Formats: sequence, C-alpha cells, structure tokens
Amino acid sequence: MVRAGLTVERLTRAGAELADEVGFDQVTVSALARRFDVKVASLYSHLKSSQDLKTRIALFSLAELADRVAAALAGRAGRDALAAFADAYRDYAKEHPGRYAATRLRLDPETAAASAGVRHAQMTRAILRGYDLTEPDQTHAVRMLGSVFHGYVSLETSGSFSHTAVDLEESWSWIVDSLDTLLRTWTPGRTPS
Amino acid sequence: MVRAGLTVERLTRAGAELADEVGFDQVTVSALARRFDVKVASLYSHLKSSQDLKTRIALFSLAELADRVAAALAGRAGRDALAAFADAYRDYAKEHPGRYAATRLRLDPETAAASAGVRHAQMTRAILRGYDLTEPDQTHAVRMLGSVFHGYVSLETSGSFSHTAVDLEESWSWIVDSLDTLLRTWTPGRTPS
DNA sequence: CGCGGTTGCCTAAATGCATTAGGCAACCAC
DNA sequence: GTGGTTGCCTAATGCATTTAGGCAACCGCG
Repeated sequence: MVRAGLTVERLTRAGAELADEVGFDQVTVSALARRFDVKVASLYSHLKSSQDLKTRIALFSLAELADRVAAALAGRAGRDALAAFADAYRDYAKEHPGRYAATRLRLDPETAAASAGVRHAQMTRAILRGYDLTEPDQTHAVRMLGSVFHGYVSLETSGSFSHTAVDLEESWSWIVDSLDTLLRTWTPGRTPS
Repeated sequence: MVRAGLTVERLTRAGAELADEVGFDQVTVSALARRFDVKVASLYSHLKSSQDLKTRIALFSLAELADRVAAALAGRAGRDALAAFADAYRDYAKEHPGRYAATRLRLDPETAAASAGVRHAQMTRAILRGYDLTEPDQTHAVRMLGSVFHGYVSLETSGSFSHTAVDLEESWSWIVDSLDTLLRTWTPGRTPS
C-alpha cells in the first residue's frame, strides 16, 4: 500500500485550489480527501478540524495576496501606487475567487495578529504616505480604501453589478481616479463643508 | 396532537431571527425545526430545501432593508440624503447582522430581478439626483457608493477595523463627508488629473 | 352535527460530512 | 534487518438534508 504523502502544506495548497474551483464555502475535508484519493479520516492526522483547514487556507491566501500586492507596489508612489494596489487586489479576486473569499474568513485575534493581514494594513498605510494625510485622517483613509476595494470586488464577484451595461473596467478606473483626487485635494484638518 | 401552525412566512421570519442570533451561515432547517418544536421533515411541506429557506430569508431582509432606507430617505436630498442612506444601511447591519449577511446571498438572475434589490439600486440613483452627474458617471458613482458602504459594513462587522484605536463613528462620518465632497465637486465629463 | 377530503405534521430511512478511536503496515534510522 | 514512528486505514457516532408514505386534525358542506 503506497502512501499518499500528505502534508499540511500540500493539503492547504490543494484546499486553496479546491476553493477556487467550487467556492470557499464548499471546501470540505471530505472533498479534499477525495482529491487525494484517500480516506477522510486520514486527513485528521494533519488537520485538527474542518475549521483548521479553512483557517490555513485563509492564512495562505492572505500571504499570497500580500506578496502580490508588495510586488505590484515596488517602485511606485502616489496615484501609480494606488492604482497598482487596487488592481493587484482585484486581479487576485478574479483569478482566485475562492482564495479571495478565504481572506475574508474571520480569524481569532491572535491568529489575525500573526497573519499577513498586518502586512496588508502596512502597505495600505504606505500608499497613503504619497498623500498629505496625518492621523487620524490617515486611519480614516485606510478604512475607506479598504472598504471601497473590498466592497467593489465583493459586489462585482457576486454579480451585483452585472445588471447595468456600463463597463466594469471603466467604473473601476473612475473610482480609483476619484479616490486619488479625493486624497490629493484633502487638506489636513479640513472639515468638508 | 395540536398543530404548530407553520407557514412559509412564519418560518422565514423565524429564520431571520435565527440568522441574527447564530449567523446566517448557521441557519439550518434542523435548527429552525427545533425552534418550533417540530420534526425536521415537517418543514419540507413548506420549504423546498435548505437553499429555499435561505433565499426566502435573503428576500425578506432585502425588502426590510429597502423599507428602512426608503423611510430614512423621505424628504431628504443631497448630503442629508447620502448620510441618511449610509446610516440606514450601517444601522441595519449592526442591528441585524444575520439578515444583513443574508442580503449578500447570491440570487439567481430572475429571483434577483424580482427582489427588492432593484429598489436599492433605484434609491441609490435617487440620491445621486442631488448631485450633478450624468451617465455613465452616475453608474460609476452608484457602484462606488455601493462598494464603500457594503465594504465598510462588511469589514467593520468582521472585526477588520478593530485593530486600530481610532473611533469607528468618526471614520464613518469622515468617509460619508468625503464622498459628499467628491460628488459635489465632480465636473461632468471630467478626467481627473 | 357529522362526514369526507385536504392538509399538516409525523415516522422511517437513505445519504453525506465531521470527528474520534484504535489497528496495521510502511518507512526511517541504526 | 529490526524496532520505533508515523501514515493511512476500518469502524463507529452524531448531526444535517431530503424523500416517501401514513394518520390525524381541521374545514366546508350538506
């Protein structure tokens, strides 16, 4: 009886692929076992639980996405950086919908703190260094960028935008441009009137 | 043997309450049966499937939210309307997290077309009538507003914003104000420079 | 008032996923 | 080669979904 050679890493990668194929919610220990042509119970030597599997896929995806964003950001600043960041994010979601969904998994605080999630926050702040924002405006802006990008990707993916004919690429650049304008024309301490 | 008096409507309402209590993902035909102190199979006279139940909860929540937004919007225009819309949305998600999550359920096209989702789109467009936008900018703006609001609510709910001390209410008004400014200073046909 | 049809909730059973316990064989190091 | 470790297995339990078929409660009609 030849062994399958399972490892946590291989299982996590395969889980990520499975997520892309059938959706993150449909990722199941059973389905993963089937993919390795192995009995379900065998996976429990490597994974603590179904939740454990999902968490690992989330952490993997978070790190992968952070790497992509970092690469896209290299050598760019200002609006260029903003657009690169936005595109890296959106492209990842298009290319790997299941993994993207995985990055939205709610992690418990310690796990989150040790995850690539903190790199995401750092990179968002790095982009804002190209604009003239100080605290607490910078935090507000971080939250706004996160909201817009995640919201757009999430709504686009779920088909909420497909009821109108207007081009999705066009809306995307319109939004990115608008955000750039907004951040550039922001005056520190300003109260919008 | 006294009958329980189940109806699709009561099941849907109870399902919505259950969603708020345990999360939309945890809504299950079994749990609902337990709540009515009835055997699981009994629900299948009223519901086609678990998916059917979830869809009904989604439609119910979508309509309820649309009603709230409509009420909040009554008699308001411009920035007032924008803020009222935003708050109605966010307050609903805070008050009814399970129902809010339900509104994000992916519906098949015909169901979506017959849902209160179209009212949401109409109301968003109504708000933009207070600003000087023409097509296709208006559609871009609809998408941006949807993205920001949904994104913020979604990230706030999932705890993604709780790593920083800055007040969430403050960020929220900052963002709403920024959007108002952005839309007011938008010049038709403009290409942001 | 009672009778008959309809409808509502039931029991029973099949299927699938998650999870644990315990066993045996393959593999690695010596 | 042999002994310990580790990996995958069989077996079993619990819970959710879903379907089939039955009986009793309820409603309208005479």
